[in-house]
Amino acid sequence: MDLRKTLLCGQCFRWREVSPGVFTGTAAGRELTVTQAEVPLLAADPFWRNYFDLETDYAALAKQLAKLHPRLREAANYGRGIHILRQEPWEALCSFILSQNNHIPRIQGIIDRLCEPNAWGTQPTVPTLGSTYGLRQRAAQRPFPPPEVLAELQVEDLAGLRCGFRAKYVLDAARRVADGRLPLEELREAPLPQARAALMQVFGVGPKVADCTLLYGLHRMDAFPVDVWIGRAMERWFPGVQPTDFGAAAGLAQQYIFDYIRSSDKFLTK
DNA sequence: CACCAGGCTCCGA
DNA sequence: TCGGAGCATGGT
Repeated sequence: MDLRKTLLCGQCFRWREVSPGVFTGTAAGRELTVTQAEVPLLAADPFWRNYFDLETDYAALAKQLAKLHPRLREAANYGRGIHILRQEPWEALCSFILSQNNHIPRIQGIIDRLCEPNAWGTQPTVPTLGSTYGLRQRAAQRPFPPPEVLAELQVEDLAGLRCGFRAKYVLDAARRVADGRLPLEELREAPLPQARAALMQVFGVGPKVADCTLLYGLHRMDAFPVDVWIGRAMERWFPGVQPTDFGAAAGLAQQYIFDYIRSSDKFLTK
């Protein structure tokens, strides 16, 4: 696993490179500071081993994708080392709602403000962490606010976020998750089309945000967000390749392709 | 000053 | 079903 690529490729918004090679971030109420050299320590810790998806054979998935098209092989090579994190579903949904028509630095800023201590009465969720396996971790000082907390707020309360028109979307999502109309955990098992449709019930959630939530929040590796923003250009850039060809590696393909496109002088211009 | 950002809703063909 | 404007905000 390549720590920098994995944490900064745009699949999550709460990790920073605080100094060269040193990454600090938060997941599920835990805060961690880690370097590439310390990745083996992550494998010893049950929580982080799961979060970084260290038990999945990404090389095998990449090899499978590489066979589909030369350009995809190039993209997979470029993205080698990226793991799809197992983020919390609610945080992922909320994050990708905030990501729409927005760019990464500003998304990070909005999410920072959303998680500010005591902004909505949020508190560290893991008071003690027990064994740390030599890892520099502690309870998160700025945990992600749970849906139950946000569900009680009004759009005016979110004015400080400066997230614009997205505020009403976040609140609708929070209320639906909090009152059970949107049972996120159940979407792990649901057939992909149903899971997508369930997410798109939320005001402000379209196909792209829905698929990103499925992939990054529920680790549905069969979800394929790239289908949305490449759309019909699939045939143009990856002739002969159908979205169904990606199979269980669809999500990974999306991440590879996105990163590759972003790096390669935007060869997929509209 | 335009133009755009890991889109979506709404509206009018 | 499809296309295009508008959307809040901030960076370039």
